Amino acid sequence: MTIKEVCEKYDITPDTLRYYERVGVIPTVTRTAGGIRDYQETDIAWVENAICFRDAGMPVEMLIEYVKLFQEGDSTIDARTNLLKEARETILEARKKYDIALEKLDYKIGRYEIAQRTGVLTWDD
Amino acid sequence: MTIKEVCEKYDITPDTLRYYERVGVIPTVTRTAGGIRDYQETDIAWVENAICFRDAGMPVEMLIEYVKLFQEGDSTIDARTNLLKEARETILEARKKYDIALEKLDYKIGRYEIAQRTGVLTWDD
DNA sequence: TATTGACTTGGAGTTAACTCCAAGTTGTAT
DNA sequence: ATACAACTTGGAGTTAACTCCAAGTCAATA
Repeated sequence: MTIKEVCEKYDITPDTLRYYERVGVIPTVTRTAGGIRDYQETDIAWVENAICFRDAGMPVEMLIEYVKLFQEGDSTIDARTNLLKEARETILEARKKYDIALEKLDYKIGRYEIAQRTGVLTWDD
Repeated sequence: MTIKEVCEKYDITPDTLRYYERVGVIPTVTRTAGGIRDYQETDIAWVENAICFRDAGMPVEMLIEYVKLFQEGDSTIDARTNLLKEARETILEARKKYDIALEKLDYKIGRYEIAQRTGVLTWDD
């Protein structure tokens, strides 16, 4: 799969994909004889994971660390598990904040809808 | 309430609070005769909202827009309601991504825990 | 009332995560 | 075989959201 195809599949730019590879968010991608990126199943799985975790606000630094540990082999399984568990906690906490914001938004939207019907506003934020 | 007290209450720096005020994420804060910030109930409500929505990934630009509309008065109620509804959709979508990442993480953590017990790894990402 | 620490402003600097660019290479369609 | 679009790399530039700084002001205390 060419870089363009992967970009279309995941709605991402080639620059971002190359950047991810350059800094180590994903391991080095398979190349053709001429040196052009030719994404294999495994490469694509790494891309998909990277995008998924970035979308959940996981910092690039953390993804780089995971790839680094992965490449060091089986001796880093504990470290990798810990890293994933830490990421899990961080994402859970962030999601809690999203829930709180949603509650606040729903409350405000509700107030505005009452104001629109009655023509009376009764608050100051 | 002094800037320091507000900072402690919300675990945020004075620089961030002053920045929010400067760019319009919150309206101008009440001052003492000497020009020092003295946060009132309303000021604090704005701060709390700003932090809450920023924590949910809402861009500063959007908060500025809301404050601007608010200050323009009752004629912007529709616009404000629309802005809040748009924010709601954005946050809902972002939260969906967090859920997907959590699923992926749980799956990976589960695999690692099996590997730790059996000593066998059977995948490549 | 003098010192000391916290506050003020406007503006410059930093950080994370891209995003763009120039100069050169590859590969496909005439 | 030649054009020409798409690819390559290393490095520079951009953007959002802070974060820091300098020079000056305010206020509580000895």
